Amino acid sequence: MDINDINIEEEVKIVFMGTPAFAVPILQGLMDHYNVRGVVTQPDKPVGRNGKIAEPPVKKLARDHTILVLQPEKIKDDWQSVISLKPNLIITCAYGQILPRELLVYPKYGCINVHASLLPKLRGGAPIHHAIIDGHSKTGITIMHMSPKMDQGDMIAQVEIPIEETDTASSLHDKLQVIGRDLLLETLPSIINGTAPRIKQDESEATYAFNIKREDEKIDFSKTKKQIYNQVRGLNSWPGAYTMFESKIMKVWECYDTDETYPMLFDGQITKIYPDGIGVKVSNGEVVFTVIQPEGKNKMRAIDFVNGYQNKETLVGKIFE
RNA sequence: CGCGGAGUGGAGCAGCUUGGUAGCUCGUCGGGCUCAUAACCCGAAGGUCGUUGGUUCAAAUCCAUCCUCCGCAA
Repeated sequence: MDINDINIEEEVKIVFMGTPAFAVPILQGLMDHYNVRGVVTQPDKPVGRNGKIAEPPVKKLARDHTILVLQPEKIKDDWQSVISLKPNLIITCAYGQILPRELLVYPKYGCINVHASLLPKLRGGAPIHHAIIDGHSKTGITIMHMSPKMDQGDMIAQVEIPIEETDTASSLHDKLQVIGRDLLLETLPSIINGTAPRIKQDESEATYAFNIKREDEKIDFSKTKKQIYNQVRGLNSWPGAYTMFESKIMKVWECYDTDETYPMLFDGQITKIYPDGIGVKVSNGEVVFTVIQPEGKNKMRAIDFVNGYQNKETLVGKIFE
């Protein structure tokens, strides 16, 4: 037995703070190996059409394992309830609220955050979406100490992965949540025994990935075909890119770009009907929508939409806007 | 009671206002033409029109009910 195996540290008592599906495997990993004393997540919120109240994915997992769940409306005002659990380590992952200083300084082993980007790039709430939308070729996971400002704390560990040409926000999300879990579990021992590094972020390199706004979802056909392709896959499978067709919302779930050019057409104008989709003129060429979703309808292949369209021969020349 | 759209053969839709033997564009299967094809021609299979009631001589169509799906808003 190695001397390092002798546990001279006090028992690690973790409070986990996280909310969406991304945080679920990370909480699961922690529960598998550590004593998680409590989980803090966002309050249940009305979701869906009938104002149904939905609980965050993290809450469901915690409940299934009968772990105490706290859902303060504002952690800024209600941090005492977290302190009362006497955590000596707080782990956050996509919690959704900024932690007050009182919490940051409380745990003996610190407040550690799992962030889905290569900090200092893409600080903020939507790093996965923006990694693709902004056309990055790589992204990753950063384990870091928390600071009072969003995603600015010292870094402890980082793992980089390439963004494939076919990756979507969804596929990247799934890859990163597993990597995030593994990297956290790998890194925790060094955090607990005090050997973890603290690497300052280079502020001059910082970029931001703010939450997706409605306007970020609308396709601007004066952009390039690559930008539009990245936007479509970067918003798939949530919340989706959209355009307007005949005064109704048309979501675009999948598309590809071609080498065709149509200098005589307007941006957003339908160029031709392909066997697998609808060609649309953009600033520097053409993209072909292959999977779309008209307002009020289910997701469908673009070609099915064409087949169901009355007077389909009139489609070419119509405009998305 | 947040606003709205929709459920019709395997897919996407029309028909419903003005009830009366179910249609379109595809797909599938068979046959033909062709060097060939995602092209073209001929033919076939496949639907108790979301549920349950009601009105009627007669309901996909009118009324009521319930279920499901989806867009917006939060």
